[in-house]
Amino acid sequence: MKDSFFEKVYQVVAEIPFGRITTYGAIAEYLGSKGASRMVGWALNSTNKFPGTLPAHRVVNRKGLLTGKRHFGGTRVMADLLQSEGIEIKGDQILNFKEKLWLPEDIQ
DNA sequence: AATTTGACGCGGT
DNA sequence: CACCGCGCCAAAT
Repeated sequence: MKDSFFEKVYQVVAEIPFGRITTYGAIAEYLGSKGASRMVGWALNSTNKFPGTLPAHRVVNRKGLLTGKRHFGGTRVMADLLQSEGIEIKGDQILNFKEKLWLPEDIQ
């Protein structure tokens, strides 16, 4: 374990329950660096190098918008995955976002 | 060692 | 609705 920011992000993302989602900001805050949500997104960028390792599609921005879908090789992949998990999506917006939201502090 | 970058957040114009 | 600037901070170059 490197305990690096990335590692922590990986851990948190890996704990996101099926059918739930969380936000960059929530993760950043949980990691003790509130406001450093950019780091989270960046960390997830590295995540792309480990396909299938993390459910990065369950991480969206604070509005529930799939802002990172473009990093999934296609613009519909992310939404598709989420919908497969029972999450309704309209455009880039997750419906019932608030209800599906999961926070690191609620970790299993 | 310094600068750039980034899948964000938020208020302002 | 579009665009802008600021804050935030670690990793990559």
